[in-house]
Amino acid sequence: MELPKSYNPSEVEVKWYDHWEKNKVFSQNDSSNTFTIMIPPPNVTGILHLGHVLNNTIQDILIRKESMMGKNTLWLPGTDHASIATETKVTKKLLSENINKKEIGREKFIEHSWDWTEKYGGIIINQLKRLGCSCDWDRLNFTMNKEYYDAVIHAFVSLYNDGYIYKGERMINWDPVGLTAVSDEEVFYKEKNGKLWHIKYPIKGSNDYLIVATTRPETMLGDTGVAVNPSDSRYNDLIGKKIILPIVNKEIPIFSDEYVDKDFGTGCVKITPAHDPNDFEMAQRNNLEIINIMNENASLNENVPDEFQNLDRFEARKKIVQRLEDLGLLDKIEDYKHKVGYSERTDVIIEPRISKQWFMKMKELAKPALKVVKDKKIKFHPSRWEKIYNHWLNNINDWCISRQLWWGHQIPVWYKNKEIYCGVNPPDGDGWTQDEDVLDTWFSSWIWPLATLGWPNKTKDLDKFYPTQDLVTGPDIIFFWVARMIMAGLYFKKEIPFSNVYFTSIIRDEHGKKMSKSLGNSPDPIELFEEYGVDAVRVSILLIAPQGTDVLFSVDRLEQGRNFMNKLWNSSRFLMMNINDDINIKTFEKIEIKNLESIDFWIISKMNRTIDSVNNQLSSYKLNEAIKTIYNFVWRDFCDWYIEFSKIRMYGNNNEEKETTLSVSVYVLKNILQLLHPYAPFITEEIWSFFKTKDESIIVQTKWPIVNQNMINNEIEEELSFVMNIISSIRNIKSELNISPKKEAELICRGPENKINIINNNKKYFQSLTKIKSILFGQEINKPKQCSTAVVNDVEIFLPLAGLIDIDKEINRLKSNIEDMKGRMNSVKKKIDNKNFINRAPEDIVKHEKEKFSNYKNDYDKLVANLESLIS
RNA sequence: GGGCGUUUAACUCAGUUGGUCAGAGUGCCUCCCUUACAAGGAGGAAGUCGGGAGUUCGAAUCUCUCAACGCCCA
Repeated sequence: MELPKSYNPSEVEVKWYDHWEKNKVFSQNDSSNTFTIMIPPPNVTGILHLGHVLNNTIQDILIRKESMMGKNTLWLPGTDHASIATETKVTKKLLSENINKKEIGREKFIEHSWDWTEKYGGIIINQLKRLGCSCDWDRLNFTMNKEYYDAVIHAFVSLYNDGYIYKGERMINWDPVGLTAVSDEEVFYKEKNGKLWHIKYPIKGSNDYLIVATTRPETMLGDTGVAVNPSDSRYNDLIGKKIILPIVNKEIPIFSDEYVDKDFGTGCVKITPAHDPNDFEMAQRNNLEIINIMNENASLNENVPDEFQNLDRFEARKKIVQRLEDLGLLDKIEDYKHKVGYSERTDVIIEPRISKQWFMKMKELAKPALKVVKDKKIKFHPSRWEKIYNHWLNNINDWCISRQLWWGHQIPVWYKNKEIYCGVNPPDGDGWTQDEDVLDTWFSSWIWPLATLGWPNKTKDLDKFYPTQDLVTGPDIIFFWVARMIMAGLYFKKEIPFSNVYFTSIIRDEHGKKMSKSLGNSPDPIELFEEYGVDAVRVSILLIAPQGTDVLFSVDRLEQGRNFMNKLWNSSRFLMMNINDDINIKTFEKIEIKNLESIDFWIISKMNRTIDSVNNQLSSYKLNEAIKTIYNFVWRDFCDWYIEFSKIRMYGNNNEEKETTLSVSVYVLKNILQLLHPYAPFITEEIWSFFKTKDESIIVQTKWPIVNQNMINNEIEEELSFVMNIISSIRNIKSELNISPKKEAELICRGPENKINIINNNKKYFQSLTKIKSILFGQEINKPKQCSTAVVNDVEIFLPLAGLIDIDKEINRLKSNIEDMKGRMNSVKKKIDNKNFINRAPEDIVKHEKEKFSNYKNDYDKLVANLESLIS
């Protein structure tokens, strides 16, 4: 059997995913010892982006690892109906067919939305499969499924009955394009270069005027007062007087309110209660009239003078400014930088608006949610997100949950004259009409861990899988989703929904900009899969995903992962090439210890150390550290050193030696494949299939490697590290003196007995890795003339290179080595010459530093002596 | 305005409870197509750890302060 010359990702990926799916290896039925993750449901009609790739790869790693560690894992997949996003798309599509949403009516529109969902709904699911996700697809859920819909309605009704939900007229964030209310969390703020208009407001019965500063002059048409701070002596005598509101020519009061900032602008503030949240509150405190001057689409309505009616808010602004200027009431215009709220969905400027909406009281729900995080029942990784979570929950406001949309869960409230009814089913009798609004999408996804398991029914699934274990999500939805799921879990089930929350990095482009379709800086993951292979993309993205900060992604950075996969493939291929019919690969238990050499013990020691580190890193959610640990072990220890060392035995004539080293190699490789499998499921499954014994299962169903502490051997690691240092020195000499690596040289080593013994034990390895034709060593051996020198851990290395070496180059080389050693020596010397250090530092540290000094000194003296003998 | 972060090599980042003249990947320089791998191998150069002060025998690491940048909230 032989591995193909190069790895063909797409073929292998399809083959194995098919195999896994057909054999239902991701399905979960066992009831005990479960480990569950609920997928953050992507938008049902969305497509995969790099954020999904990172997020879902992390979940897949956790699930595959736990599964190999013996847990009965469940990764439950699903999608989200994305109310406003889907509705916007469907409306646009209908419009392009000259169909008007309002004309066809609610029912027909929802039919169209379902068509749309069915048409595009499968795409992202297939993309997740392509990524290798080990979800239990039989449990695929959707927030608009019948059972899920009912659960959402049930949640509303019980909260309503418990008094948490109310309808109220409040200032809300209005999206004038989406024509719906949105929650505070759906507004994002952009810094804009705007203007600050200073307007003169004439005082009644006087020739004087007050100057008010505003960023939104058009709202003056809805002004119903002017406020000053009560302690502002400049305006004390004006309180209680009236302003003649320009253009509108109506009288409005001057009043005082603590809220007014004396230092902002002139210290006078115009009050537009219907179009600013702060003004609204001041109006309520001071009994001001509230005049709504805008239509739903943010054009001016019938409450303004005729000439401004039906003008868009920005058109109106221009016209107002012009009029004020004509009237001589414009004092000045300043440039002004301020933050403006935009709708997350439609990217238009949010218009604060008074509106009747449904709200949920949050303060009580927040309390237990704060407690479970404080008590570490739910842990955040990285933990600093706790602070942000606490801050938000401590200052939480009521949640506006109604949306003026059709695609979603219609509010289960019916009206008949002045009667109101809320219930899971419609009320009896005629004449009832249901509330038109639907619920915020997050009101459906906040019960995701419950409803996907059958809640509110008492199901077996709920018993088995709730609470779940881990949640993996982006920090951008910590308030939208994570905090609310915790509140929902505690409220409805009296139990936390999960124990650990892993917050992923946010993926940005190489310049640190957020990825977005409009910027065109968001590569299509599927194209990347095709070019680099899925495993390479998964591995690369985890190699570059730091803990807790953003990832700067660029396509070049996928090369590291691809090269690593290539290295893994080729080293496996190399081993397989050397396994022929005469070779009997033994399992580790059957390998005879007496046949093992130092390098075998060394690689086995390193391997166990690696497994140990990876275990620790994975259990503390340091997934990027774990992959780096594996990467270094595979490339540096296994490929660069062990395989190179093993070639002597592999190419030799002794079949038993060959068998031993190949058995060790295969043993190590198989452990590597298992450690790597959660990160790179496809290639590891493929290579495993070449190396597995008849009794072994496919890799996804194997058990995670167990650390053998007895095989971790510091002594052998130090010994081999010494051998490697000598090899590196010889290579360095040849390279720096421009001597071809192929040139065979003699090696002479002089040093203390223990070191000489190590050299003796490993002498054949020097020859193969450095092209040495002979080797001499001893404690009292003479230094030859005309040779290059190095000192490695108390041992002098001589390479007699008569006629080959350039004396000047060698002198320079030695001098730079001496300088280097001198630097080390001096830095230690400073410490041990310091009486305070000797007296106050712990004994073992002092001892250690003194030893270091004597070692450096020793090597330094030898280097100097060798330099002198070269010069003389 | 409030909160949370970040600042270490040209770039992207590690650096555990303070204790090996500071590490990795990429890039750069030199050499090598040596039969696993040029998506590779060998060697090398490169950093006043953002500035300043303090604690300590000892600070990239702890404290204070200043600065720059980023994110979140109002």
